[in-house]
Amino acid sequence: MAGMDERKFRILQAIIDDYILTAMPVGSRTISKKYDMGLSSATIRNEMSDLEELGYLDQPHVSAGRVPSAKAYRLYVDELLRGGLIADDSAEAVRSYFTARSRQMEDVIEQAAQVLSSLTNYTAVVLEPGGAQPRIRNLQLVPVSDQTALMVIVTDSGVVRDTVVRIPARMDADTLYSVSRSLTEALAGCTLQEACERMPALTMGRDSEAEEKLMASLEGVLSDRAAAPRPRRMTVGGASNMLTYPEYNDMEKARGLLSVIETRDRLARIIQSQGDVAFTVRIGPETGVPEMSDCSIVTATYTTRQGRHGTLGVIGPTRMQYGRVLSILSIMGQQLSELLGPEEDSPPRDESRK
Amino acid sequence: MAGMDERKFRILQAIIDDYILTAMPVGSRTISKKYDMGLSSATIRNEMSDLEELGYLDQPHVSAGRVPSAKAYRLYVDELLRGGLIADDSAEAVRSYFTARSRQMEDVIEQAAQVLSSLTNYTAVVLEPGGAQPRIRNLQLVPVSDQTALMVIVTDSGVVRDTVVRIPARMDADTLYSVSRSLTEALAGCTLQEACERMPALTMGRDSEAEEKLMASLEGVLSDRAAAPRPRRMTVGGASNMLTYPEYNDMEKARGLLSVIETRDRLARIIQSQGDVAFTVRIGPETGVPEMSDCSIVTATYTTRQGRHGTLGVIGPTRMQYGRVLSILSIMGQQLSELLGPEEDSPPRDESRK
DNA sequence: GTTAGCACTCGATGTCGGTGAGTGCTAACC
DNA sequence: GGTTAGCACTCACCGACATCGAGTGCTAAC
Repeated sequence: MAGMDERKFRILQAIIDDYILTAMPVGSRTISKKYDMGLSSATIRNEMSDLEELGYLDQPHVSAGRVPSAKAYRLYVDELLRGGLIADDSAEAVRSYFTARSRQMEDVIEQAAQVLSSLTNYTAVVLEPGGAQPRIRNLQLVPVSDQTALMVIVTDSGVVRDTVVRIPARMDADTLYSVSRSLTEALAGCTLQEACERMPALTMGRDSEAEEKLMASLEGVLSDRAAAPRPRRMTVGGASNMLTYPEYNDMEKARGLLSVIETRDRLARIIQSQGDVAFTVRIGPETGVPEMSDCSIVTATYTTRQGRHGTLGVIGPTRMQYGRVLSILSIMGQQLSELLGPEEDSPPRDESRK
Repeated sequence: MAGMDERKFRILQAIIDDYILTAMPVGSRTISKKYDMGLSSATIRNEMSDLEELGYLDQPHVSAGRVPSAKAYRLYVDELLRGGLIADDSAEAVRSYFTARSRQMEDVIEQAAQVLSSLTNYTAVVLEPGGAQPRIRNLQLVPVSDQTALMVIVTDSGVVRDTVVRIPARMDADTLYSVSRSLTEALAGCTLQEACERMPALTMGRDSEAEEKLMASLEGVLSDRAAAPRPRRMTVGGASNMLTYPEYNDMEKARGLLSVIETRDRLARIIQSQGDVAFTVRIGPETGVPEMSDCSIVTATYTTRQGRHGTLGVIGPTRMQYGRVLSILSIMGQQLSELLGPEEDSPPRDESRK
């Protein structure tokens, strides 16, 4: 921050504010008039020249105004975060829009992305919490046909997983139930991996050949499941909002960006916040995605009852309304945590199919 | 079709073919040279003038070539459909790209949309078959905590539905199992509505108060479920492809279109093919969606083992490569039907969570 | 250190003639 | 009578050129 004094910083802030609003290069006259700093345009000019030398401003061409650089936004945002979030009138708006219709994870996520995008006018992404290794609480076999059964696994985080397994013919419901009971007893508290490891031992003790065959097929299914964890659900809202902003007037750029947003697994990896921080702000090149070199990504974390962390985020142009976005994200994060959080008297599942 | 002779039609076809390729107004000279009809440009000119009068051609301005109208595409497509689909070399391409990684409905749908969009370069939508009223085959209560249990319903189409229900305290697994068995016996073959209606009668006969309470809460859950059927899954691929086409150089138009595509329930209603026809082609205004007035929508139907109909479709500019799209859709429809069709030795579920 | 004044730069906008693709019409041709 | 060559006409597109104005950097005075 060498060479940066209080006044320069205030001028820089004014420039950024104006640019965020108008998307037009900002001139010295604009600053001295619209944001009354008690300085003439000439003085501002000198300061701007310094700021450019310091790398905070870019000049598209000599007779245009100046445009903040990524470095400038970085400074701006760091200051914003340091100073704590400004209380914003959007708190009420969020609360009134985001009324839980349902506590089903899928619905909540969907609605959150919707509200977030329409509140910010940017693109919103909401990512379901990634599970820690779930532990088995109950395992049950439900007959489906005479050749197949459904294996339902209830885990400690309330998530249910189910798979169809083949069963030896002529195995009736009661037998399936008794197998289920003994498996539940043996495997309760295990992770899927542990369960796989214990299966061989459990298989040994069976008295009928049919049961042994069943156990073998269960083991196969369990190890499949352990190897391929369910991908996290994710919803995107307001992708078309990006086309509103002049920075995406160029079709090629717009297409590139949208195509990244469309590629769900890629997007999930991008949006997933790393670490335990409350907020992440990645500006332009910091996103690490070439197609997003003039986007910023702001993410926040929410937490479910089981301590699992989900992510919600906003993708917008680098000249994003960071203040507003941060406060909306913070409020929505709270709301999500509350909704999915420790309300013991609500059903302890966070996911289901309708 | 009045005033339309064989030659006029051939010329119209040539114009449409050229316009589909180039997106540029087509002149009389182009037709007489590139598509050798053995006619001079002057003759073509006279015919084009007639075609314009008949409403098949539009002229952006006097010194530009002609552009096909929606009416022209309609004629063109009707002829295409009447003549049967031209065998296309894309059959092999489809088969090689679209290799089933999985038989899970969700995966299949996802992959189909992906392949369809990258094969056509348009936007692809694949809609899961809408269920007929599913009939209960098995109902099971799986303990989750001491206050809650999971109600798993297996239906005849193999779809599983599950919900958490509250249970009276101190009801052990065995009791839940016996309740499950008797419910399964009583309700097997019922639709959800029928099940709801029968519940009161079944509740009466219970001997303990706890069981009565349980039955009451089950009834509540069942009627919720019956009232709100699960929405059909749908996946969209290649939405950003639309930005490739010059007709969407106008940002406002592009945004409007993308925003329709983003609104999932609206899109689902649009894409859902009505009737039992194999193909639907809606051209421009025929879509009934203002934002899609210069799009065409082509859909095809596929059929699962249970005779349920799903839809797959393509959204592109009105100057779409109808021939190619129709043949790709037809092949993909077959593939989907095969994949989800009558293979009795595969697991009889068509959906699951990973 | 601040500011008024001024020359200078350069993108944006507007005007204008030239170019060429395309049309419509007429008259000649078969 | 249908087909075609020929020709005048239209009009979007393009490059050249002038103009305008927002904005800068520099200098000199306060």
